[in-house]
Amino acid sequence: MAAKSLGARGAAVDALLLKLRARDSVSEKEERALHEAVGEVREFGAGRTIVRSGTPMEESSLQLSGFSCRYKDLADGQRQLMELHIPGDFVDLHSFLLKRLEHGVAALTPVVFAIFPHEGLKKITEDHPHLARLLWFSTLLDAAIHRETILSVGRRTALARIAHLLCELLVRLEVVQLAADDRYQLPLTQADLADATGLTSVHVNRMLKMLRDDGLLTFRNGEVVVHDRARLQQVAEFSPSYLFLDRQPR
Amino acid sequence: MAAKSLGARGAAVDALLLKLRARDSVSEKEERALHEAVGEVREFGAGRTIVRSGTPMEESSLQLSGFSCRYKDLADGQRQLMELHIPGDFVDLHSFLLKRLEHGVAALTPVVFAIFPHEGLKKITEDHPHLARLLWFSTLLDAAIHRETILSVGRRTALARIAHLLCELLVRLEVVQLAADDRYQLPLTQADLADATGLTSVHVNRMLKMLRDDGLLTFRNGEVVVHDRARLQQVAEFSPSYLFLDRQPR
DNA sequence: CGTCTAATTGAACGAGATCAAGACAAGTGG
DNA sequence: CCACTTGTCTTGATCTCGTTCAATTAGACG
Repeated sequence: MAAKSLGARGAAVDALLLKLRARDSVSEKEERALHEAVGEVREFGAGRTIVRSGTPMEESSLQLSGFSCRYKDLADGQRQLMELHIPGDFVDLHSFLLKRLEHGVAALTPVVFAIFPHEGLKKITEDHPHLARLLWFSTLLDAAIHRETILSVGRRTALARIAHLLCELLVRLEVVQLAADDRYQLPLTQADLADATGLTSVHVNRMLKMLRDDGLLTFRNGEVVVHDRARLQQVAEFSPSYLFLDRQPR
Repeated sequence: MAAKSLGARGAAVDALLLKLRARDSVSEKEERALHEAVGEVREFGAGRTIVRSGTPMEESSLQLSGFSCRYKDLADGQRQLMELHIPGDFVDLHSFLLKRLEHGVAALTPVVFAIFPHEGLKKITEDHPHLARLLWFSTLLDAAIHRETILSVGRRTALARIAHLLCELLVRLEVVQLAADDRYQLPLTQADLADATGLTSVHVNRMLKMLRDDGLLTFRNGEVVVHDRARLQQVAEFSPSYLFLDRQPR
């Protein structure tokens, strides 16, 4: 009931291409191979589960719009988000070789995905080694983002964690042209941010107030407006180097 | 000064093969291709830096013995380990496509590595797609371990974090035959464990005492002895499913 | 208008940090 | 052989950042 077919197949890989072309060149032949690997397009409502932990998988989902997340829950109900996903992200490409995921994927807002059957991805690893390396690269980017998250939840203060997350989203959204002029739509709740940062929603609220009162950023009505990017990055100890935004042969 | 050549090239890929064959079959042809991709063998003393963050890289290191880690530091000197590495781990395979690492790699004990020039790895992606997928898989395993670490530092209590880390190491070391009978050598300091779990060494000490007093495990003189594996896993909320220990075609 | 859900703020609490001191083992140099 | 490091482990006392509990406000929506 969550799935529905759309007529969006033509533009399906656009955001992915923006993401990949920020890191390397993608030939027209490779672009065509990607297009051919797309199966159907699916929509999910906010809050829906997209992938359930442990389920055997035979396809992967490229996010076209909205916000989703990887998450794990503890027995006492506490939730931790592993990664926030934006358009252009292959939210479960890891399952191509893992064959299942050890975490859930959920829609935080309404989302649309283009589905890639693993069969077609396997063919890419055989016929298009460079494109295959780019897909591999995108999973390595996930890992690099994971590592920065480990640093955040392990050692950064609550204030720096929030600031860092919002800095990261600004940069990642700029790459796929969903952020400009130091602002972007982020239709998440403070509880979502809490789950992403390992804090409580109460404390997230206080930290957002501090950032607001200090003139660094405003987060209201699902929009983030960064008022002082330099100072925000300083508070967060944010440097975009872990996002590997340099074009070079991979 | 940290590098030295050894005569260990013959057995260089043994631990890696144990690790891979726990997840899929590896043909003799693929085994040969791996052997051929090995360059020299290098040794590092305890505490040495193996990879410095940001340095352009043209080779990757397969760990043959000892313990190393990926780490990042904050400006105030706090350190967070992203992952502990054991024999059979490709500690910086991510640099094959990232071209540099955004974190450091350091030896926690004396370590030995087999060096794989990226040129040879690239050739594997072109001539041995299945073997390439296995190498890709091993980086996805790193990502899965990262995600479990995010859950640990984000939401688990101090006691559960320590318990979980020691559970994980037990299982990973069993795979490469460096643990048996619920015990293994772990020549790290309590400060190392603190950096790995996002705690202070003082608190690690207290948690280890609790685990000891509760009869769950002993960590002394660089050896971990698990006395009650079932109960330890329960305290940690540990399940090995995120280590993907099932053999199947990848 | 009532009924949600999300945001906000205050007050008390607690897990883990910080500060400090001592114990113990392994060198190391005289 | 012994004084003297040096690093690691251990334990106690105090402090603090973030949690927990609780109450209020503000919107959105039927």
